[in-house]
Amino acid sequence: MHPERFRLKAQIIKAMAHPSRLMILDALSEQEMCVCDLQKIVGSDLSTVSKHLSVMKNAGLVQDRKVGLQVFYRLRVPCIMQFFGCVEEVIASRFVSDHFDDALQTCPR
Amino acid sequence: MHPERFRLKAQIIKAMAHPSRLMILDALSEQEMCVCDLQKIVGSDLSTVSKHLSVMKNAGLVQDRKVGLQVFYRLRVPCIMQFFGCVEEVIASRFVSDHFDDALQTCPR
DNA sequence: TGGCGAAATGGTAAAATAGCCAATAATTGA
DNA sequence: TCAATTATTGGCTATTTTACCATTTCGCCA
Repeated sequence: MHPERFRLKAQIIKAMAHPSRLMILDALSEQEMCVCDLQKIVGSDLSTVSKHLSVMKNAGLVQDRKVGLQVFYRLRVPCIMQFFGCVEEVIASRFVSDHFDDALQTCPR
Repeated sequence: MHPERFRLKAQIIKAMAHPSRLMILDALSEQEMCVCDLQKIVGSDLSTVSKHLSVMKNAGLVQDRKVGLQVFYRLRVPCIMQFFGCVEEVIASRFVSDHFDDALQTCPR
């Protein structure tokens, strides 16, 4: 695969790799929301939330729509939510068997 | 959802959010590989590759196994590879219709 | 048309990340 | 047991990211 492709993919993944941004994506998976709604959920400064949204929009994760004074954001590609299930699987597997092989060798009860 | 949960998920996602690390995951999806193999693929210093692997191991993405002098790494949770398909979808959708609504309004040819 | 509210942008300081080199471990084999 | 090989760790610097505050922009309506 072309190196530039990896750079592109990393950019998109990086755009989700932040607790607040995951919180935002999670909220948007339920319904479209304005920046002010999202600010209440995330709890940081409005400008901070706006910048998070800008990064995600730039990456192609979300889409916006202006209505009067407000800007409403929504998810652009639904499949990213399925992915989070896989992330849960990673978390689960960490608890189940950290260093499984090692454990078998040193603790074979 | 609990804030700590978002932090955990972000840690895992962040562990993939780098071109070299994606390159590594891609290679490991084919087969188990030692650090020296991965270094040839990635092209940076061996210590750099080792640190990338350490981050991903810590996140639960990969698992290692020592054989003599070499350490072999492999994927721990296969589902992350499916996700990359979704990332491709994001990339594709960016080319198809960036700011689709705006485009309709300002450039209706 | 002046002021108000929502959002974006600029500026900046603090924190996190990345990458290289050097040094250290660990293991093999001569 | 010493030298060679593979990997990890420490130290350091440069870069990137984050978050806040202040400022600006944009649209609404009194």
